[in-house]
Amino acid sequence: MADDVPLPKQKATTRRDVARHAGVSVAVVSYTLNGKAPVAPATAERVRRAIQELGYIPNRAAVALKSGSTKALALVAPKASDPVFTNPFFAEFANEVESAAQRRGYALYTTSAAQDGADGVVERIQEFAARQVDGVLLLPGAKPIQPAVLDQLGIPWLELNTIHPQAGAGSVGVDLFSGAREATAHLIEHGYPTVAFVGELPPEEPRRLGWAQACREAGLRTDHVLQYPMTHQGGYQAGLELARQGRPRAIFVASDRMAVGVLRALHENAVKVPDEVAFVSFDGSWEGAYAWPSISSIRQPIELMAERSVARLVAPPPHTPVHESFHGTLILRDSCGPHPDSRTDPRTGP
Amino acid sequence: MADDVPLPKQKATTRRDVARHAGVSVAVVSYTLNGKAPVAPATAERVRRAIQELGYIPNRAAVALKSGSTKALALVAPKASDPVFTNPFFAEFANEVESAAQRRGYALYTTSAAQDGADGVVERIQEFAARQVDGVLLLPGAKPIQPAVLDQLGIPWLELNTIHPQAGAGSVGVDLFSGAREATAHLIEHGYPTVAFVGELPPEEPRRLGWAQACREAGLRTDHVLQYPMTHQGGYQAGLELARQGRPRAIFVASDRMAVGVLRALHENAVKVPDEVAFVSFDGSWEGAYAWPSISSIRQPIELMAERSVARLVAPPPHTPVHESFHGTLILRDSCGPHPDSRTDPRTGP
DNA sequence: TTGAAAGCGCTAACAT
DNA sequence: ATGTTAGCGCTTTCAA
Repeated sequence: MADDVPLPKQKATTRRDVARHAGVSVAVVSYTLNGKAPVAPATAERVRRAIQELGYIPNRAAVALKSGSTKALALVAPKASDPVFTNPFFAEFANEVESAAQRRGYALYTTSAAQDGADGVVERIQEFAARQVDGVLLLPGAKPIQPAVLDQLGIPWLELNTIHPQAGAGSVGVDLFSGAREATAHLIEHGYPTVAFVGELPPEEPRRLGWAQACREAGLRTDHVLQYPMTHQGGYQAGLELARQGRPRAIFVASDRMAVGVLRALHENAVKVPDEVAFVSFDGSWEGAYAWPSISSIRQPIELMAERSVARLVAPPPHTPVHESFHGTLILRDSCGPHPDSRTDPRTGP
Repeated sequence: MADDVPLPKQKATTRRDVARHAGVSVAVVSYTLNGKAPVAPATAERVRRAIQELGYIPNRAAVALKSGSTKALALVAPKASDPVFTNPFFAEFANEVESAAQRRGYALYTTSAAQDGADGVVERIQEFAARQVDGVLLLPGAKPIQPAVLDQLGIPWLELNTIHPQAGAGSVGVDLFSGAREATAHLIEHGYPTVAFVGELPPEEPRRLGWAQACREAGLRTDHVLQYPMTHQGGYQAGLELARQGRPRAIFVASDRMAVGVLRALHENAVKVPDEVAFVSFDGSWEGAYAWPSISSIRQPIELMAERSVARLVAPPPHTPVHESFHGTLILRDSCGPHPDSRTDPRTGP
């Protein structure tokens, strides 16, 4: 491995050592390091040299104890059947959150929490409260969060990628309604006479509302809903059903994850996409970019949302428990059918 | 948001408060909490009630300062062009590492580090050293790690998913040679007369060696190597080349990431898989399970490796800088061609 | 411009 | 079985 510090049992160098080495008091070392008080240039130089020579690294646990802040954030994701960080969309999110945090000098803990039972979200957050993190970011799981119980922990928190903004809960999310509506409207523009909805979402969920709205505006029926879990496997099941029966000409799929499963099932049953079934899905992760055919999707502005979440969390209190909504953009690829406009793939896509 | 602790400026309850509330000394509170000394049942009960009533959460920064250990680990990934946690294989790894850590009461920081320059690996590890983490897990980037400079930081570290075990560096990884050899041998069993290699890997890299070995054993040529970056895009380029010219009947692709890109390019050029080009790749992430056709691959025992890495890191010193190798298993799916044996997908697969 | 010292919340040796 | 207390490494007030 890689331990065996030169001398076994050797203690780490502390501020005292540096002070002694530089012939100053510990206060001066602090001053030079933090610039909270003027230090004579010559002195500062001596201190810096001492730090260099001794390989001194400040102990942030001590700073945390003194200041009450660790300059750390925690990202808590639900432990789903489909492991969440294994979902490219969430992985991207985590990635961007970490970057945003790092830019501000914050470190990021990541963890997954059971939906209920012993290792639940609250227990996990409590753990991070104990660790004196400065804020917690929550990826929503199956059951909605109780703002009151989280507030009790006395630590700022924010819900990421929220589906249902609640009173008392600060959150950041994409505008699901508009996104779904735009996706569906686009399908309708293609001239498809029916657009079904795929996803295990209740009627009042914004994506369903947006889909229904677009259908209604065009005079299409809004009763064709395929309810399956929001996973690869769920999408696969939906695709199987689609392959069997009087199928809609087009579908709006509530997530890229599902869409990939749908595609798979359709392929297995030799149903042509987009020739027999066309679709647009939601999220715009790279998962859809390399699928065959590539999947048109509403791209969530992940970087923006991550940036904003972190900014809110590290801002000085008071924080206001508002919901911030971001606009998703339609990325045209192949699954929705041939389109006169040019196709775009923002990242690297073929 | 979710701050506004009841009274503004209200300080968190400390061990003193609990002690006062329960009518005991702070030591007794510690004893009840940590069980390092006997406590009368009745007293313990009073203390526990006080903790309950006050909603007391121990301050781990203080514990860390006192004990020198934060019970935290850090996972450092290279900041690649292809964002690393966006790679399902690494995402799964991170996920399992976090689980293993959590099981032991350790928290996990995750971060990405630039390959060089200001925000490099060493700087990042230094940051975590300052944070008093108990160990660091490194996902290898382009440039090999210098064990000496990491050791200087005085913090245990381990390289995950290593390609080149080095002297002085503790590491954990899959047996790339055997895996590649098995994959290639399987292709050869299918009767394919040529098996090319796809991946930007030098001749002495174990996967290339394994592939070459299998070819040699069967009397096949070993000079057909397509060197492209180990990304989706790289795979796509390789696939384009494959589609153009005198193509091999089969290929071994060095990672699932690339394989997905290869598949895409082949589709675009109407090259049939596995009928015209068959392949097996490496990693066995879910990425290949829902591809069309699904991708046969050498599955890395991610959970096992994660578990082992964490176990090593949290074990009491001295640590030995050895390399531990784990065996990958061939997952038969569709990309290698019709096979008499049953096909398996360990997770959920269609 | 610099130094002395209190104290952040906790653990553990020592005393009772 | 319980209490007292020193001290972990740092910041910061106050005094020099």
